[in-house]
Amino acid sequence: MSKKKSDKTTIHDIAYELGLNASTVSRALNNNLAVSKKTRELVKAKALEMNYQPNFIAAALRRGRSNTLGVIVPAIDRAFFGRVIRGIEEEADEAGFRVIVCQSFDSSEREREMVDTLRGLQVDGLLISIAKDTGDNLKLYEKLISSGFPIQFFDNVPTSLEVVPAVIIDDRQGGYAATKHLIDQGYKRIAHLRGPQHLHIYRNRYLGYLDAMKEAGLEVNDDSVLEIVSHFDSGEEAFEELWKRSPRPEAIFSASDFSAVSGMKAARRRGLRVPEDIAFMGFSNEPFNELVSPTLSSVDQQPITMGRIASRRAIKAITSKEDEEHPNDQLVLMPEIVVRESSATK
Amino acid sequence: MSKKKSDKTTIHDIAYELGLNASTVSRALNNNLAVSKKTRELVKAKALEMNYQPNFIAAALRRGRSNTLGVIVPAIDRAFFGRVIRGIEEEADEAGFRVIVCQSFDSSEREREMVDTLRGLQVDGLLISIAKDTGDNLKLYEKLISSGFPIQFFDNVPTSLEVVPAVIIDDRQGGYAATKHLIDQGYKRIAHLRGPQHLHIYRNRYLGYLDAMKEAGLEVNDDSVLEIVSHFDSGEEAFEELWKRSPRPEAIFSASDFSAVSGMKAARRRGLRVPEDIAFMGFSNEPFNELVSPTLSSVDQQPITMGRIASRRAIKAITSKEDEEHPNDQLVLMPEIVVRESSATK
DNA sequence: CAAATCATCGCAATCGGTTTCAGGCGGGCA
DNA sequence: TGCCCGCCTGAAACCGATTGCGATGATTTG
Repeated sequence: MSKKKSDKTTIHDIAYELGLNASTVSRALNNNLAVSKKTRELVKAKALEMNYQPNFIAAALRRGRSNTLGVIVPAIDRAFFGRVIRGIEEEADEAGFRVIVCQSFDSSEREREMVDTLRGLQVDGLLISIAKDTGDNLKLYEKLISSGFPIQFFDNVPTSLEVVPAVIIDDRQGGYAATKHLIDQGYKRIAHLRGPQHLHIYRNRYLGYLDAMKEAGLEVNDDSVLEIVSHFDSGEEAFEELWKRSPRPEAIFSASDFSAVSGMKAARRRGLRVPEDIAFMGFSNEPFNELVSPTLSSVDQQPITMGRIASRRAIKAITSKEDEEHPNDQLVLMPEIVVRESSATK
Repeated sequence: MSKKKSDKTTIHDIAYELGLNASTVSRALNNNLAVSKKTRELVKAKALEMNYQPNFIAAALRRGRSNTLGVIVPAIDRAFFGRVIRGIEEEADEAGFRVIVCQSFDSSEREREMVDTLRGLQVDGLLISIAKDTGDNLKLYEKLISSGFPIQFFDNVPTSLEVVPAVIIDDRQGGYAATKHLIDQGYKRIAHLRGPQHLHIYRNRYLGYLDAMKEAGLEVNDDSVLEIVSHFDSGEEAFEELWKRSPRPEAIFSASDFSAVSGMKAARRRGLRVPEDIAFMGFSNEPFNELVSPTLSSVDQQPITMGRIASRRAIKAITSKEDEEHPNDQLVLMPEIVVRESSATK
């Protein structure tokens, strides 16, 4: 019979069934005290019976609030972002917010499209870790920020702009702590595999390395540092290159876990023992660090905390709106080193 | 001056500026041939000038189509799902569909909430890999399917139901191929670390193992098989347990890469050489398989292909609607083994 | 007993586009 | 000249929920 347009039931349908008006139904479902308790329960029961599903986008359209957060990350299959997103969702959940996640695939072009898409979807706020090549199309973000749109950057944030609301970790401190740890373990000739220096996260890790070396009065010369480009194989090549130099390093601090692991592989292929002959320290605390052997020491970036905080700040900006300007402050998290077999001498 | 309510510009605003009607503007922006070329260009220019951003949800509300796909996975920080999602997005992009991703965290309760949320957001279709403990609340899905709502399951799909539209891989074939590979390499005493048998994916991998062993006339007894529960450490314990038995295995096929890796670790701690003394084969082809040493052979589940196909099928179901029933067919992908150091004798 | 106060609920506008229907206008053709 | 037709645009309904305002009847107050 009614197999035809079973379609969705709306508040009008249930209003009709009950001889009420849609507005009353709406109020009842929202627990509005202006409608009698009896009616409220009646409506709710009927809604359940008719398998009513509220149409969020209709409500969002009317209210101008969707209770939704948009998130843009370079790629969700990177462990770090996966965990950040988990943090974001946890916090959003508690506040009754939904989360939509998009990937920029590290393309600023696509990143812009995603911003438009999400805004078109009427998200109430945006959480973004910008693409690696996003360097110039920041006008978009300037506009958004100055228009008062709630936006929070995290991890990789625009630096060429004035201060933007963001939560980041102190990469320099991370680089410092990692190097300091190696020094404390007794290593003196410590090499650094650094990432592309136009990305401030890698630059800061490098600076932290320099800080620690200088503080300990250890020498750093051109032979101590090597720049790597891609993630995977380059660690092996980098190790071979470093090994050719003299004096040979006793420890290697890599700005990436990936190259640290492949570096270790190259070292072991040469019959070296880790950490007795050479120690390794990575950065990011990837999950696989516990799977490789020896397990790899690293610097944890507190992704879940980062997500939670960014989320909380965005939600606060949304719900408090209209107050005086929200300060474009940056929150800086402190990374924590995680010591494992690859660098533990005792 | 106008710093007050800069708010969003709507088609009404741009219609007003041009002395036109909103309906004309709408048509122009949609490239409707019914409006003259001149007007179309005029409108588009003005829209650009006024920085117009279409309100997708308003359009979706009116059309009943949001051009959006909802995806629910247990956790996006699992490499496999990350890649599936990538496939889904690629395909959706090409068809002009958006994708929003939610996580069930392997809770069927939360999974249900996500379904409601996404439907409230008016997604046009749903792609789901069900939570591990989703076993009984399938009524929801039965309803959805029979109501004609486009839905596609992938990877972990409900089995207690009749046939549901899904794209899965042939785990049994995967288990078979993996075991066959070890046999072809010359190993005879092959043990299997199997996963929880109430999950059909693990059950099928086990059956595939049996198939290959039987086909080759190799013996399988209670000592050949061990069941593991959690991912990480259990591989080491499992290996030790297997090693106590006699005869000792020459090769181990694990239903999970995680336990394979930790199993290898335990083997090497005992001074065994891999694959000379004992070979290892995992399942899922996790990215870290290339990072560990020796690199781990595994079975690739074709996540990107799976995502693309599921996406394409969902979109097809959406756009073709109204036709005769869409068959609830299952598409079965063939896994591919990836041979690496841990099992390559030659 | 009349006036005022509540408690409940309906009416209608609204959010921003989309779409149906109708109509104005100019040109072609008989 | 008259009629038909096609091109282009406007008016208005509509999608589903929210909400300000007003109406109703009941209850309380003076």
